[in-house]
Amino acid sequence: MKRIENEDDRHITFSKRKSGIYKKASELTTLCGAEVGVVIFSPSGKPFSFAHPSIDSISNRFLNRIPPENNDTTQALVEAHKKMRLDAIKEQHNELLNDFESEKERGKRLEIMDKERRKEKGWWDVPIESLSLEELQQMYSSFQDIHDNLANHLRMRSTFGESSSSSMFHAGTSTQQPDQFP
Amino acid sequence: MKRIENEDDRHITFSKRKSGIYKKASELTTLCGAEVGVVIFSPSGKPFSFAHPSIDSISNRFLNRIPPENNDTTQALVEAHKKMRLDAIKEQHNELLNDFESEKERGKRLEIMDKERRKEKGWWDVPIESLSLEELQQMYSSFQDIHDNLANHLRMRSTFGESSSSSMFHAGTSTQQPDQFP
DNA sequence: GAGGCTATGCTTAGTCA
DNA sequence: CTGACTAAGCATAGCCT
Repeated sequence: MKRIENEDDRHITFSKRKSGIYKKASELTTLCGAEVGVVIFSPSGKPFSFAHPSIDSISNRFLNRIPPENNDTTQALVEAHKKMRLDAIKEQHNELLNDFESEKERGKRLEIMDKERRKEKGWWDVPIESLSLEELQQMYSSFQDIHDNLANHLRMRSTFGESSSSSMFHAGTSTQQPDQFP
Repeated sequence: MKRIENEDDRHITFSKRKSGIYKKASELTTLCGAEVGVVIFSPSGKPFSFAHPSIDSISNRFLNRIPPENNDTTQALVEAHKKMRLDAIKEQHNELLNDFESEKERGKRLEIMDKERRKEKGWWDVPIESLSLEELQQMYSSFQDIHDNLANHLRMRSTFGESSSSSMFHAGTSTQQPDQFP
Protein backbone atom coordinates (compact mmCIF):
# COMPACT_ATOMS: atom_id res chain seq x y z
CA MET A 1 0.00 0.00 0.00
CA LYS A 2 1.72 3.15 -1.16
CA ARG A 3 1.03 6.46 -2.78
CA ILE A 4 -0.54 6.32 -6.24
CA GLU A 5 1.88 8.11 -8.52
CA ASN A 6 -0.29 8.59 -11.56
CA GLU A 7 -2.15 11.81 -11.02
CA ASP A 8 -5.42 10.89 -12.69
CA ASP A 9 -5.66 7.56 -10.97
CA ARG A 10 -4.93 9.24 -7.68
CA HIS A 11 -7.74 11.72 -8.14
CA ILE A 12 -10.19 9.02 -9.10
CA THR A 13 -9.20 6.87 -6.19
CA PHE A 14 -9.48 9.81 -3.88
CA SER A 15 -12.98 10.60 -5.00
CA LYS A 16 -14.16 7.03 -4.85
CA ARG A 17 -12.63 6.29 -1.48
CA LYS A 18 -13.91 9.51 -0.07
CA SER A 19 -17.40 8.42 -1.01
CA GLY A 20 -16.65 5.04 0.46
CA ILE A 21 -15.70 6.57 3.78
CA TYR A 22 -18.81 8.72 3.78
CA LYS A 23 -20.86 5.64 3.21
CA LYS A 24 -19.13 3.74 6.00
CA ALA A 25 -19.71 6.68 8.27
CA SER A 26 -23.40 6.84 7.50
CA GLU A 27 -23.71 3.13 7.99
CA LEU A 28 -22.15 3.52 11.40
CA THR A 29 -24.73 6.10 12.34
CA THR A 30 -27.64 4.03 11.14
CA LEU A 31 -26.41 0.76 12.59
CA CYS A 32 -25.20 2.04 15.93
CA GLY A 33 -26.81 5.42 16.38
CA ALA A 34 -23.42 7.08 16.58
CA GLU A 35 -22.66 10.63 15.54
CA VAL A 36 -19.88 11.01 13.07
CA GLY A 37 -17.96 13.88 11.51
CA VAL A 38 -15.31 13.61 8.81
CA VAL A 39 -12.92 16.20 7.44
CA ILE A 40 -10.83 15.47 4.39
CA PHE A 41 -8.31 17.58 2.55
CA SER A 42 -7.68 16.43 -0.96
CA PRO A 43 -4.08 16.13 -2.20
CA SER A 44 -4.59 19.48 -3.87
CA GLY A 45 -5.70 21.01 -0.59
CA LYS A 46 -9.39 21.22 -1.25
CA PRO A 47 -11.53 20.66 1.82
CA PHE A 48 -14.40 18.18 2.07
CA SER A 49 -16.45 17.15 5.00
CA PHE A 50 -19.31 15.00 6.12
CA ALA A 51 -21.34 14.83 9.27
CA HIS A 52 -24.34 13.01 10.64
CA PRO A 53 -26.83 13.80 12.08
CA SER A 54 -25.56 17.30 11.51
CA ILE A 55 -22.60 19.45 12.25
CA ASP A 56 -24.73 21.43 14.62
CA SER A 57 -25.69 18.42 16.62
CA ILE A 58 -22.10 17.29 16.93
CA SER A 59 -20.80 20.69 17.83
CA ASN A 60 -23.54 21.17 20.37
CA ARG A 61 -22.61 17.92 21.91
CA PHE A 62 -19.08 19.22 22.22
CA LEU A 63 -20.29 22.44 23.71
CA ASN A 64 -22.47 20.58 26.22
CA ARG A 65 -25.56 22.22 24.90
CA ILE A 66 -28.90 20.68 24.31
CA PRO A 67 -29.51 20.23 20.63
CA PRO A 68 -32.18 22.68 19.56
CA GLU A 69 -33.66 20.20 17.18
CA ASN A 70 -32.60 16.63 16.79
CA ASN A 71 -35.34 15.01 14.81
CA ASP A 72 -34.17 16.19 11.43
CA THR A 73 -33.30 13.65 8.87
CA THR A 74 -30.13 14.11 6.99
CA GLN A 75 -31.97 14.96 3.84
CA ALA A 76 -33.95 17.62 5.58
CA LEU A 77 -30.77 19.04 6.98
CA VAL A 78 -29.15 19.14 3.60
CA GLU A 79 -32.16 20.92 2.19
CA ALA A 80 -32.19 23.31 5.07
CA HIS A 81 -28.57 24.11 4.56
CA LYS A 82 -29.06 24.64 0.87
CA LYS A 83 -31.86 27.01 1.61
CA MET A 84 -29.82 29.01 4.01
CA ARG A 85 -28.96 32.36 2.69
CA LEU A 86 -25.39 32.86 1.72
CA ASP A 87 -24.72 35.79 4.01
CA ALA A 88 -26.25 33.95 6.94
CA ILE A 89 -23.76 31.17 6.46
CA LYS A 90 -20.95 33.61 6.09
CA GLU A 91 -21.91 35.34 9.28
CA GLN A 92 -21.95 32.12 11.20
CA HIS A 93 -18.73 31.21 9.56
CA ASN A 94 -17.00 34.32 10.77
CA GLU A 95 -18.40 33.94 14.21
CA LEU A 96 -17.10 30.43 14.36
CA LEU A 97 -13.74 31.53 13.15
CA ASN A 98 -13.51 33.98 16.01
CA ASP A 99 -14.63 31.41 18.53
CA PHE A 100 -12.22 28.93 17.12
CA GLU A 101 -9.35 31.37 17.41
CA SER A 102 -10.07 32.24 21.01
CA GLU A 103 -10.63 28.62 21.84
CA LYS A 104 -7.34 27.75 20.28
CA GLU A 105 -5.57 30.46 22.22
CA ARG A 106 -7.21 29.34 25.39
CA GLY A 107 -5.97 25.84 24.70
CA LYS A 108 -2.47 27.12 24.17
CA ARG A 109 -2.62 29.11 27.39
CA LEU A 110 -3.80 26.11 29.34
CA GLU A 111 -1.11 23.98 27.83
CA ILE A 112 1.59 26.43 28.79
CA MET A 113 0.22 26.71 32.31
CA ASP A 114 0.12 22.98 32.42
CA LYS A 115 3.76 22.64 31.52
CA GLU A 116 4.88 25.31 33.94
CA ARG A 117 2.95 23.84 36.77
CA ARG A 118 4.39 20.49 36.05
CA LYS A 119 7.84 21.97 36.33
CA GLU A 120 7.04 23.69 39.61
CA LYS A 121 5.10 21.07 41.40
CA GLY A 122 6.87 17.96 40.39
CA TRP A 123 6.26 14.93 38.36
CA TRP A 124 3.99 13.10 40.76
CA ASP A 125 1.10 15.48 40.68
CA VAL A 126 -0.55 14.12 37.56
CA PRO A 127 -3.91 12.43 37.04
CA ILE A 128 -3.32 8.72 36.95
CA GLU A 129 -5.65 8.23 34.02
CA SER A 130 -3.56 10.34 31.72
CA LEU A 131 -0.41 8.33 32.18
CA SER A 132 0.87 5.63 29.92
CA LEU A 133 1.62 2.21 31.26
CA GLU A 134 5.36 2.84 31.33
CA GLU A 135 4.93 6.13 33.09
CA LEU A 136 2.67 4.53 35.61
CA GLN A 137 5.23 1.88 36.30
CA GLN A 138 7.92 4.47 36.83
CA MET A 139 5.63 6.34 39.15
CA TYR A 140 4.95 3.18 41.04
CA SER A 141 8.59 2.48 41.71
CA SER A 142 9.23 6.10 42.58
CA PHE A 143 6.56 5.97 45.22
CA GLN A 144 8.01 2.75 46.44
CA ASP A 145 11.31 4.52 46.99
CA ILE A 146 9.66 7.34 48.86
CA HIS A 147 7.71 4.85 50.86
CA ASP A 148 10.87 3.01 51.87
CA ASN A 149 12.51 6.29 52.64
CA LEU A 150 9.76 7.23 55.02
CA ALA A 151 9.90 3.83 56.62
CA ASN A 152 13.61 4.28 57.31
CA HIS A 153 13.00 7.69 58.73
CA LEU A 154 10.33 6.41 61.02
CA ARG A 155 12.55 3.62 62.16
CA MET A 156 15.41 6.01 62.88
CA ARG A 157 13.21 8.37 64.80
CA SER A 158 11.66 5.72 66.96
CA THR A 159 15.09 4.26 67.66
CA PHE A 160 17.31 7.28 68.13
CA GLY A 161 14.80 10.03 68.68
CA GLU A 162 14.92 13.44 67.02
CA SER A 163 18.56 13.61 66.02
CA SER A 164 18.23 14.28 62.36
CA SER A 165 21.11 16.36 61.11
CA SER A 166 20.31 16.97 57.47
CA SER A 167 17.72 19.68 57.71
CA MET A 168 16.12 20.08 54.31
CA PHE A 169 15.31 16.59 53.25
CA HIS A 170 12.18 16.39 51.17
CA ALA A 171 10.19 13.25 50.87
CA GLY A 172 9.84 13.59 47.15
CA THR A 173 13.49 13.93 46.31
CA SER A 174 14.20 10.26 46.15
CA THR A 175 16.20 9.12 43.18
CA GLN A 176 14.52 7.12 40.52
CA GLN A 177 15.40 3.48 40.44
CA PRO A 178 12.88 1.64 38.24
CA ASP A 179 12.03 -1.68 39.78
CA GLN A 180 10.17 -4.42 38.08
CA PHE A 181 6.46 -4.39 38.68
CA PRO A 182 5.19 -7.68 40.17
CA MET B 1 -29.69 -1.63 6.81
CA LYS B 2 -31.12 -0.49 10.10
CA ARG B 3 -30.22 0.01 13.71
CA ILE B 4 -28.89 -3.04 15.51
CA GLU B 5 -31.21 -3.62 18.42
CA ASN B 6 -29.16 -6.05 20.49
CA GLU B 7 -26.93 -3.97 22.68
CA ASP B 8 -23.89 -6.23 22.70
CA ASP B 9 -23.94 -6.73 18.98
CA ARG B 10 -24.27 -3.01 18.51
CA HIS B 11 -21.22 -2.30 20.63
CA ILE B 12 -19.16 -4.89 18.86
CA THR B 13 -20.22 -3.63 15.47
CA PHE B 14 -19.48 -0.09 16.53
CA SER B 15 -15.99 -0.93 17.63
CA LYS B 16 -15.19 -2.97 14.55
CA ARG B 17 -16.60 -0.50 12.08
CA LYS B 18 -14.89 2.36 13.82
CA SER B 19 -11.59 0.60 13.28
CA GLY B 20 -12.62 -0.04 9.70
CA ILE B 21 -13.25 3.62 9.11
CA TYR B 22 -9.96 4.57 10.70
CA LYS B 23 -8.26 2.13 8.41
CA LYS B 24 -10.01 3.53 5.36
CA ALA B 25 -9.04 7.00 6.44
CA SER B 26 -5.41 6.11 6.88
CA GLU B 27 -5.41 4.32 3.54
CA LEU B 28 -6.74 7.44 1.93
CA THR B 29 -3.85 9.42 3.34
CA THR B 30 -1.23 6.95 2.16
CA LEU B 31 -2.74 6.37 -1.26
CA CYS B 32 -3.60 9.95 -2.09
CA GLY B 33 -1.61 12.05 0.34
CA ALA B 34 -4.80 13.51 1.72
CA GLU B 35 -5.27 14.76 5.24
CA VAL B 36 -8.16 13.24 7.12
CA GLY B 37 -9.83 13.90 10.42
CA VAL B 38 -12.63 11.84 11.93
CA VAL B 39 -14.75 12.49 15.00
CA ILE B 40 -17.09 9.81 16.29
CA PHE B 41 -19.47 9.76 19.21
CA SER B 42 -20.41 6.32 20.36
CA PRO B 43 -24.05 5.53 21.10
CA SER B 44 -23.24 6.13 24.76
CA GLY B 45 -21.77 9.53 24.00
CA LYS B 46 -18.11 8.69 24.33
CA PRO B 47 -15.91 10.64 21.93
CA PHE B 48 -13.39 9.07 19.61
CA SER B 49 -11.27 10.66 16.99
CA PHE B 50 -8.67 9.97 14.38
CA ALA B 51 -6.48 12.30 12.41
CA HIS B 52 -3.60 12.17 10.03
CA PRO B 53 -1.08 13.74 10.02
CA SER B 54 -2.51 15.39 13.11
CA ILE B 55 -5.37 17.48 14.34
CA ASP B 56 -3.08 20.44 14.58
CA SER B 57 -1.85 20.04 11.07
CA ILE B 58 -5.35 19.87 9.72
CA SER B 59 -6.60 22.83 11.65
CA ASN B 60 -3.53 24.84 10.77
CA ARG B 61 -4.00 23.97 7.13
CA PHE B 62 -7.52 25.14 7.41
CA LEU B 63 -6.43 28.40 8.93
CA ASN B 64 -3.90 28.79 6.13
CA ARG B 65 -1.10 28.88 8.58
CA ILE B 66 2.22 27.18 8.53
CA PRO B 67 2.31 24.34 11.02
CA PRO B 68 4.49 25.30 13.98
CA GLU B 69 5.81 21.81 14.35
CA ASN B 70 5.09 19.06 11.94
CA ASN B 71 5.65 15.66 13.36
CA ASP B 72 4.42 13.06 10.97
CA THR B 73 3.44 10.62 13.64
CA THR B 74 -0.15 9.64 13.43
CA GLN B 75 -2.12 10.91 16.35
CA ALA B 76 -5.33 10.17 17.92
CA LEU B 77 -8.01 12.52 18.82
CA VAL B 78 -11.35 12.14 16.54
CA GLU B 79 -18.61 9.00 9.26
CA ALA B 80 -21.83 8.39 6.96
CA HIS B 81 -24.66 7.80 4.62
CA LYS B 82 -25.44 8.39 1.07
CA LYS B 83 -23.06 10.77 -0.50
CA MET B 84 -24.12 14.33 -0.30
CA ARG B 85 -22.34 17.08 -1.96
CA LEU B 86 -22.22 20.50 -0.52
CA ASP B 87 -21.06 23.72 -1.98
CA ALA B 88 -17.70 25.11 -1.06
CA ILE B 89 -18.88 27.45 1.64
CA LYS B 90 -20.90 24.80 3.36
CA GLU B 91 -17.89 22.54 3.30
CA GLN B 92 -15.62 25.16 4.71
CA HIS B 93 -18.19 25.87 7.33
CA ASN B 94 -18.34 22.27 8.37
CA GLU B 95 -14.62 21.92 8.49
CA LEU B 96 -14.26 24.94 10.64
CA LEU B 97 -16.81 23.55 13.01
CA ASN B 98 -15.07 20.23 13.15
CA ASP B 99 -11.78 21.86 13.90
CA PHE B 100 -13.44 24.03 16.47
CA GLU B 101 -14.83 20.98 18.14
CA SER B 102 -11.50 19.29 18.25
CA GLU B 103 -9.96 22.35 19.74
CA LYS B 104 -12.71 22.59 22.30
CA GLU B 105 -12.24 18.99 23.20
CA ARG B 106 -8.55 19.54 23.73
CA GLY B 107 -9.23 22.62 25.85
CA LYS B 108 -11.65 20.73 27.99
CA ARG B 109 -9.18 17.97 28.51
CA LEU B 110 -6.52 20.38 29.61
CA GLU B 111 -8.90 22.17 31.91
CA ILE B 112 -9.94 18.97 33.62
CA MET B 113 -6.34 18.03 34.19
CA ASP B 114 -5.77 21.51 35.49
CA LYS B 115 -8.59 21.28 37.98
CA GLU B 116 -7.55 17.90 39.20
CA ARG B 117 -4.07 19.14 39.73
CA ARG B 118 -5.35 22.15 41.61
CA LYS B 119 -7.32 19.98 44.01
CA GLU B 120 -4.28 18.28 45.36
CA LYS B 121 -1.94 20.80 46.78
CA GLY B 122 1.10 18.61 46.89
CA TRP B 123 0.72 17.91 50.58
CA TRP B 124 3.65 15.55 50.57
CA ASP B 125 6.14 18.13 49.44
CA VAL B 126 7.10 19.05 52.95
CA PRO B 127 10.42 18.75 54.77
CA ILE B 128 10.39 15.55 56.71
CA GLU B 129 12.26 17.04 59.63
CA SER B 130 9.52 19.53 60.29
CA LEU B 131 6.91 16.86 60.84
CA SER B 132 5.98 15.38 64.13
CA LEU B 133 6.21 11.66 64.59
CA GLU B 134 2.47 11.39 64.29
CA GLU B 135 2.40 13.40 61.09
CA LEU B 136 5.17 11.32 59.71
CA GLN B 137 3.23 8.16 60.43
CA GLN B 138 0.18 9.57 58.72
CA MET B 139 2.28 10.48 55.74
CA TYR B 140 3.69 7.01 55.71
CA SER B 141 0.30 5.38 55.52
CA SER B 142 -0.89 7.86 52.94
CA PHE B 143 1.99 6.92 50.72
CA GLN B 144 1.17 3.32 51.32
CA ASP B 145 -2.33 3.99 50.06
CA ILE B 146 -1.05 5.70 46.97
CA HIS B 147 1.35 2.92 46.43
CA ASP B 148 -1.39 0.30 46.63
CA ASN B 149 -3.56 2.42 44.44
CA LEU B 150 -0.93 2.54 41.77
CA ALA B 151 -0.40 -1.16 42.05
CA ASN B 152 -4.09 -1.78 41.50
CA HIS B 153 -4.11 0.57 38.58
CA LEU B 154 -1.17 -1.15 37.02
CA ARG B 155 -2.75 -4.53 37.51
CA MET B 156 -6.00 -3.40 35.97
CA ARG B 157 -4.29 -1.86 33.01
CA SER B 158 -2.05 -4.77 32.28
CA THR B 159 -4.99 -7.16 32.55
CA PHE B 160 -7.73 -5.46 30.62
CA GLY B 161 -5.35 -3.00 29.11
CA GLU B 162 -6.09 -0.16 26.77
CA SER B 163 -4.38 -1.09 23.55
CA SER B 164 -1.95 1.64 24.23
CA SER B 165 0.52 0.72 21.56
CA SER B 166 -1.44 1.63 18.46
CA SER B 167 -1.23 5.35 18.67
CA MET B 168 -3.52 5.89 15.75
CA PHE B 169 -6.67 5.36 17.72
CA HIS B 170 -7.69 6.85 21.00
CA ALA B 171 -10.77 6.89 23.10
CA GLY B 172 -11.01 10.52 23.85
CA THR B 173 -9.64 10.26 27.32
CA SER B 174 -6.35 11.93 26.69
CA THR B 175 -3.79 12.52 24.03
CA GLN B 176 -1.64 14.51 26.34
CA GLN B 177 1.68 12.94 27.11
CA PRO B 178 3.06 14.05 30.45
CA ASP B 179 6.65 15.07 30.70
CA GLN B 180 9.14 12.43 31.46
CA PHE B 181 9.81 11.58 35.03
CA PRO B 182 13.17 12.26 36.66
C1' DG C 1 -13.31 -5.74 25.61
C1' DA C 2 -10.19 -7.66 22.22
C1' DG C 3 -9.09 -10.98 18.75
C1' DG C 4 -9.58 -15.16 15.61
C1' DC C 5 -12.38 -17.44 12.20
C1' DT C 6 -15.39 -17.99 7.89
C1' DA C 7 -18.98 -17.22 4.41
C1' DT C 8 -21.04 -13.58 2.29
C1' DG C 9 -21.51 -9.44 0.27
C1' DC C 10 -19.59 -4.91 -0.45
C1' DT C 11 -15.77 -1.97 -2.00
C1' DT C 12 -12.38 -1.04 -5.11
C1' DA C 13 -8.98 -0.52 -9.26
C1' DG C 14 -9.01 -0.17 -13.82
C1' DT C 15 -11.28 1.17 -17.70
C1' DC C 16 -14.58 3.35 -20.72
C1' DA C 17 -18.43 6.43 -21.52
C1' DC D 1 -16.26 15.04 -12.11
C1' DT D 2 -19.77 11.21 -12.18
C1' DG D 3 -21.56 6.70 -13.55
C1' DA D 4 -21.22 1.91 -15.14
C1' DC D 5 -18.98 -2.41 -15.36
C1' DT D 6 -16.10 -6.52 -13.76
C1' DA D 7 -12.78 -9.23 -11.34
C1' DA D 8 -10.34 -9.43 -7.25
C1' DG D 9 -9.83 -8.41 -2.83
C1' DC D 10 -11.41 -6.82 1.59
C1' DA D 11 -14.66 -5.80 5.52
C1' DT D 12 -17.81 -7.57 8.28
C1' DA D 13 -21.73 -10.26 11.02
C1' DG D 14 -21.94 -13.91 13.73
C1' DC D 15 -19.90 -16.99 16.57
C1' DC D 16 -16.31 -18.38 19.47
C1' DT D 17 -12.18 -17.92 22.84
